[in-house]
Amino acid sequence: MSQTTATSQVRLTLPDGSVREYPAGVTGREIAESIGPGLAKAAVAIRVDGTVRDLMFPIRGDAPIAILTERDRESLDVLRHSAAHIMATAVREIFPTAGIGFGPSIDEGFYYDFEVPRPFTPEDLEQIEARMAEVTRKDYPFVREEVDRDAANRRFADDPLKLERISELGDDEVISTYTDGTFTDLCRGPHVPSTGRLKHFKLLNTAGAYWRGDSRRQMLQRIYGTAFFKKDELEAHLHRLEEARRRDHRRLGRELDLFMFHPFAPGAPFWTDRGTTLYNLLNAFMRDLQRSGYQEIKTPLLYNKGLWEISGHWGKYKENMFLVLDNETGEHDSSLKPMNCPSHYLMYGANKHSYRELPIRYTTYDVLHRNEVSGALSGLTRVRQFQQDDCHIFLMPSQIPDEVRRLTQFILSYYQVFGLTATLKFATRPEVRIGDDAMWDAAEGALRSALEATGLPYELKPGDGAFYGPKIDFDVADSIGRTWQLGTIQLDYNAPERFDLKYVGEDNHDHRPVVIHRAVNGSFERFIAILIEHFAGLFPVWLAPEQVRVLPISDAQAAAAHAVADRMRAAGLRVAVDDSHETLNYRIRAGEVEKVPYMAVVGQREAESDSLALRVRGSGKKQEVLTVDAFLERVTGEVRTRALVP
RNA sequence: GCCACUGUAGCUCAGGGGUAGAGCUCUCGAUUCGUAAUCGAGCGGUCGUCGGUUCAAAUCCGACCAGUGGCUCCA
Repeated sequence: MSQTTATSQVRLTLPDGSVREYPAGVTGREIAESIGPGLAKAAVAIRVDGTVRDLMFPIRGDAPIAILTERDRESLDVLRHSAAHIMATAVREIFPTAGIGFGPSIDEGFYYDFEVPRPFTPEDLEQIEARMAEVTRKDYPFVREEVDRDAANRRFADDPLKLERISELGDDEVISTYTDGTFTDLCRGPHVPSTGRLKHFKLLNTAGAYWRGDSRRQMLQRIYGTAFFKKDELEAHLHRLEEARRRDHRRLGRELDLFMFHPFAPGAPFWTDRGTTLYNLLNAFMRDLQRSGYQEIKTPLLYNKGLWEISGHWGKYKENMFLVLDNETGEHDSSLKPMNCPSHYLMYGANKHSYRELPIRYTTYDVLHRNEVSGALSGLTRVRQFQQDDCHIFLMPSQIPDEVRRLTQFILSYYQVFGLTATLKFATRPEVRIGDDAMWDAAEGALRSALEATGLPYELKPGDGAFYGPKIDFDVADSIGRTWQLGTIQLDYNAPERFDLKYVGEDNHDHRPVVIHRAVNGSFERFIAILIEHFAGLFPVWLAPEQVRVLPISDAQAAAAHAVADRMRAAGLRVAVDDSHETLNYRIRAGEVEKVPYMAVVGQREAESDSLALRVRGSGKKQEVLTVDAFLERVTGEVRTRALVP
């Protein structure tokens, strides 16, 4: 901020382009009040020259400004950061010796890390939440002070975490503190004007968290919470959390009898008949899409370490590999493969290739093993054994734009089949990288032009690429708005060097191909988890392990029901007959609970007219009677087109 | 891996220093039913594993195993 005298004026440009003059040092609150009492009341913070500040911040130079109200997303971050402070205020009142770590706002709320002698209990959380409500009732102002280093050190003398943070601040950085009521924190801000602005909040859970995220440092106790300006927004958020719990694939996987886990094989799913059906359907679909232009190959699961030394895994990835003892050497000098790429390079390298053959696309569904640390395992989303829909493409640099365009369209159209929408992330050269700038210019240029050819918006992530090349990541949003990173297209200039891969060019000389790593599902395991939660277990008929359940009304129609089921099977449908000695209501309920898409009820009337009474999953009493042939035509059509029904 | 929490019948869960409970599932019997749970009976558990304390442990303590939440979105 430029040096100004108290009497000088600042020229501030409002969002509508108008310019207003104020005395230097004017605050956001004063500006809002000068514009109107309504705005003064609604104001949460102010954006000055692109930076969000609180309403007490003195403005000492000309700048574009915008008063932020509850309608601005930045305001929510400010509110949540303040909520974190209010939580710390409550914690300090209840546990006066608690050390104070970091307390930022995050995408869906906020957290604060505390150093306390014992972890927080659920009862503590209730007490803290109640105390927070008191703090908001008292409506303490958030008071900002700027202090020098010595004053800061004195002020936080009893809090080693804060002292460590102060010591890291550069000499040119302003050290500020914020006080609300009984609590003062080292903080950059900004904050809402007073604690009373926080009205709708909820503490959610506690967890251990390393100080500075470093597993060698002490474990702090983190409390997560969330906050909103409006009550209905908080309720909607809590409802979404509940909905996510309801859809949890671990729960649905058991209820729908798809897979299980056993302590003897942690992180490795057991697939039931139904789960295997689903798995195989997805695999068959992917095979179908890759029928032409791809070469499906299978490579060994177990390799001598020599391969991993060439690939670099032995140095950088050994901790994640399952090593295998060689009985002859007595050494753990081989490993189950954690990735397919090196074995694909061996296959490529085993033959001489002409430029006329390129691109060569190897695809593999082999089983991979990665020794994830025990604490990282979670249902199907983080496992130790899985299969990818892996593909490695060997091509000439000149072929990159076409190939990337093809792949991008392929991946997007694949997600569309499931009703998933993707956003693209373009990750460019990281600081630590191999290859010269010309190579990176070419690679990034090729990727970018391919991206723009799709006409889709994409997000730029500078510096987020792999060390061996830039990449496109596909973030997919499911039906309740959560995003998952699924597909990836990565250019790799390093592997061909390490494995000395070549092709013979038009000039009859050897050249280096480029490798593209491509995955669409990521892993089948994780993709199935996402599909289960996306569909809440209500799979479209083409994916449902059991597509139709035939219910005879009484024993008298059992034979007719089996005959109908046989015709359905002959038409390629997956069918079961429930002729158990239970009431029809009981069997209907069972079918609904098990989320079978179609139930075909066969009574006397239907048996005599070669028809069935169709009950569509989820539509209750609205049934329709149609002939068996009409049913087969309709449902086989839905399966063939992979329709998202019922 | 680290921290916290959890582990009781196939599932969901109650109980809690003195010989283990419910509902559903399952089995059997009766019922033969027109769109979300028919009635009755029965089977089913070394209370995650191992060790310790105690006259006595599912219950208290410890270790281990597994699961769950989390482990920088930087004052």
